[in-house]
Amino acid sequence: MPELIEVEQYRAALDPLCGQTVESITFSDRQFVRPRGTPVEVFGQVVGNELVATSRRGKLLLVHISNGLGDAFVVGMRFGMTGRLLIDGVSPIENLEYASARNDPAWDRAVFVIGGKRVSIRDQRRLGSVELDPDIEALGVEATLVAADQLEALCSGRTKAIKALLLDQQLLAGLGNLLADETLWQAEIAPHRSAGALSPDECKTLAHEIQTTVKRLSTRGGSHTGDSFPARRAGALCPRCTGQMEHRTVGGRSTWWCAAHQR
DNA sequence: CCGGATGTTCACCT
DNA sequence: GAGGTGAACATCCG
Repeated sequence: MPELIEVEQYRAALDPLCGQTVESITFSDRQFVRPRGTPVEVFGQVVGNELVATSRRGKLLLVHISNGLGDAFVVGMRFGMTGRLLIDGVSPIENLEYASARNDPAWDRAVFVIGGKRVSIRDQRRLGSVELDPDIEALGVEATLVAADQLEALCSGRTKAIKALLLDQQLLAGLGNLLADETLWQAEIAPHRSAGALSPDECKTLAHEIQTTVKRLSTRGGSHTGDSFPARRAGALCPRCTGQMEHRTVGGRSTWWCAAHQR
């Protein structure tokens, strides 16, 4: 499920645990610790300290931990394609889109006990990860905050497809495949257009649609609640203009758009 | 059996 | 360096 909307819900669910002590951190899957090759033992130094804050950058959930004596740690959580955050076995997100109908506790790849609560990352496909002190600066502009002139600067001089740019976390952090398609659909821009070919007006529209789309879908409950989402299937017609929906890989991801109104 | 799935990373080209 | 492609990761679903 996780694009920035879902990760923000996870963050909000975790936030009430601020002030509590991190009592243990365990992994059922060593590979869940990143970067690859990092020993699980590095998390030993974190245990016994206090969760002081939660934050988020794009799809990266950040858990700030301190012992009040100058030692500060940041634990980064990534949720991959099917990762969910559960607190005492309950997820803030119940509506699973692509995850299995099953909900197997064996998929808890990482488990944190914080203030007596069991916080786990339940991830069927194991594409999520946990990283101590992740490089936050490697991520681009937070998508929910991108201004028109910032987006214009990102697009300027780039030949890659605008959708590929929207998905490039080093440039713009937070949008995933569904949000990128929905945003372009709302902005009436074709996903395969070269980013550098967008006019200043189009950049302005797109930046605006990023903001409004994220807000609207957050209210509705997830990245899969976009107006164009039901049309992500073969033979579908555009819900806005009844044009034919097109399907192709753009930026390495499955992409759907309306051939009639997205130009 | 095969293809595809809200993600990231890496190798390998051009 | 920019950008594209494909594979890999691991698992389930249609």
